[in-house]
Amino acid sequence: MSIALSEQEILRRESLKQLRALGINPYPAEEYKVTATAEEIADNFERFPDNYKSVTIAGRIMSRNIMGSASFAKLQDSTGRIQIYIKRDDICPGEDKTLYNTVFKKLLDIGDFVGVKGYVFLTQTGEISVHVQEMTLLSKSLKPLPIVKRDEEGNIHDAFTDPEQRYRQRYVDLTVNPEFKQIFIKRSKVISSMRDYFNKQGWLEVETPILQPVHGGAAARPFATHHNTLDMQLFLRIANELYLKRLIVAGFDGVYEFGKMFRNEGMDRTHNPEFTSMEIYVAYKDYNWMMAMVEECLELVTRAVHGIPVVQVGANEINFAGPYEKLSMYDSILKYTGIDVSAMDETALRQTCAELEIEVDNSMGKGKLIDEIFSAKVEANLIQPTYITDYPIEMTPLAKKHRSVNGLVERFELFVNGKEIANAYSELNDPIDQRERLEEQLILAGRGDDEAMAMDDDFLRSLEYGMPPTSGLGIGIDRLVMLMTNQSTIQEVLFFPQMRPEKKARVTTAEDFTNIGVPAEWVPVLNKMGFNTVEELKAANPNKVFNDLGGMRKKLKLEITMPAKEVVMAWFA
RNA sequence: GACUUGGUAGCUCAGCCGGUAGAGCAACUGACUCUUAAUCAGUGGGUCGAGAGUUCGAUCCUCUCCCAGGUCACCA
Repeated sequence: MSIALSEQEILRRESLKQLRALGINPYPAEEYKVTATAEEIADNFERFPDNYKSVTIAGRIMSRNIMGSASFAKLQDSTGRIQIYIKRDDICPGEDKTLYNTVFKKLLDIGDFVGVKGYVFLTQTGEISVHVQEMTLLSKSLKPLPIVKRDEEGNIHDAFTDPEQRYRQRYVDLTVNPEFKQIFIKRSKVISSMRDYFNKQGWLEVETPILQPVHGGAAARPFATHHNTLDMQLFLRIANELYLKRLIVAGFDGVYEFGKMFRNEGMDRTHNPEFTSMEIYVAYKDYNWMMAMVEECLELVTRAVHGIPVVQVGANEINFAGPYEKLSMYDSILKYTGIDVSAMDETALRQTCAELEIEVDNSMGKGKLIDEIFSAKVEANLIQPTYITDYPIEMTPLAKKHRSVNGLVERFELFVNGKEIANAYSELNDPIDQRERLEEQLILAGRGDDEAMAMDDDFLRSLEYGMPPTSGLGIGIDRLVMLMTNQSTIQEVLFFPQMRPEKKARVTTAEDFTNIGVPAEWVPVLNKMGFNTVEELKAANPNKVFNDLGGMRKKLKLEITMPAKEVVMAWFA
C-alpha cells in the first residue's frame, strides 16, 4: 500500500536524513533517564526551588516560538505540559551553532520526542519553565500532528474533534487532546478499586474460557469461529456465568472475573461488539446479601474515582452511597403505568402492550412481554441507583425460584441514570429445575427467538454433583465507567472502539512502480505528480515526465539522485 | 436495518445562481535573546470521499456506493 506523501511528510523525511548525516541518530536505543515530570515541577517548584536546579525531562514538542537565537517550546510528557526555554549560546557554547541553528530550528518538528536537561526558572511573565542546557533527540515524528491551540481563557482553537479520526487514531487523539486520558485513568481506577475490594473479601480472581463450544449464560447472538486442529465450531463467549458456577461447584467460595464478552449484535452509543464485564459468584449467599455488597462496592468505587460517593452525570447528580431504592418488577410497572401486570397471562399482556403502543412479535413469551413494558415505561425513570427485583420466571432461566412468590425468580438488576448496569441472582442450583428451564429455552428457540439460551449438558452435570446456594452478579464495566466519567457514548470509554476498516485510498502499491524500474524514492514523487497507477504513468509523455521529475526534485528540494533519461524511458517500455 | 447530517490543504472550516477552490493554524524562506493562540514580511501546499449520469463545463445538480455522527429499531 502506497499513499502519496504530503509536502510536510516529505520534508520531515528529508530532515530525518539530514539528522543522520549530522551523526544524530533520530531513534537512539539508549535509556534516557528522566528525573522529573511536568506535573511534579508545576506542583512543587515554587515551594522547593532548590530541588529543581538540575532536572532532566522528556516528552513531545507540542509548540514552538522561535525568536532568533532564543526560543520557547512546550514539552508534553505523560503528566502534562511544561515550557522549555532554549538559548542558542547555552546549548551551543562553542563556535559551532549547528545544534541550535540547524537541528533545533530546522530539523526538529512539533511531535518529535526530545529529552532536555536544565534548570527550572520563572519567566518574566511568571511561567514555570526549564532553561535548557542539553537537548537530545529521542524520536523523530514523520507525520504532522493536528495543532490544537489553547488561549489564556482556556478556549480551544482548531480542536481535533472529528470522532472518526479520534477513534481510528486514538494515539493522535490522546496526544493532542490529553484531557481525554482522564477517562481512561478513571476507568483503570474503577477496575482496580473493585478488584481490591473483592480481594480484601478473600475472593479469587479467575480466568475462564473465551472460546466456548456452547455459548451460554446470556441471551445474545454469538460470534462463531472454527478451530482447525479439533475441526470444530467454537463461539466467542457471550457470558462466563456457567464456567464461574462450575468453579463454585469445584469448591471455591468466591470467584470473580473481569473480562471481555462478545455479542454479535447492533452497535450504538451503548453497545460495542466486545465489551468488558465483571462477574462474581459467592457461595452461601443470596440476592439480598448481594444488594448490600453492591452498595458497599459501588460507593467505594465512586470514592476511589471522585473522592466522594456522588458523581455528576449529565444533568443528574447521582449518589452511590447506599441503601438504594428497591422496587419489584411488577411494582415498578404499577408505579410508572398504573397497570398491575402481576396476574396477567400472555394474552392479557399482549393486550396491554397494544394499549401502551409497544411493538411486540409472536416469538415473545410472557417474560419478554413484561420486559418490553418495563423497558418502554419504567427504565428511563430510574435515575438514582435503584434495584428492580423479582423478575418473572420466563425471563430468567438461570435464577432460583422466588422463596415465597410463585412465578417469580430471585433476581435484581441495578438501574442508574435510566440504564441497567448490574444483574444478579440467587443462583439456581437445583439441577432438575435447571434442566427444565433450559428445555423451555429450547422451545423459545423453536419459536424463532434466536437469542434463547442453549442447552449445556456439562454445566447441568456439574450442578448434579451439587452447587452450594450461591449469589452471582454481573456488572457492565463500560457502562459503569460511562457513569463514572460522565460520558454518553461507549466509544469514549474504549480506547479502540470497533470501526469498519478504513478504505484503502490507493489501489496501486509502491511495488507496482518499482517492478517497472522506478527507484523506490521516486514513487512518492510520481504519486505527487498525479500518477497513482502504472497505467496512468505509461499513458503520459515520457519526455515530459522526465522533465517534470527534475522540476519536482528542484521544487521539493529533494536530495535524491535524478534517474538517467534512459532509465526513465525504460519505465515506458 | 430505516431515517437524517456530514466527508474540501496535515488540522479546523468557508466556498453565492454550475465556470476545476479560499481563510486561520501547521509547513517553508527571512527577521527577532522572556514568548505564550508570539509577532512581522514573503512562499508553497488540493484526485473537493469513490464511481457513474446530466451539461460546452460539476466541489456544487441527479443516481449508486463507501466511511462517520445523530435519531429510531434491534440489543441489556
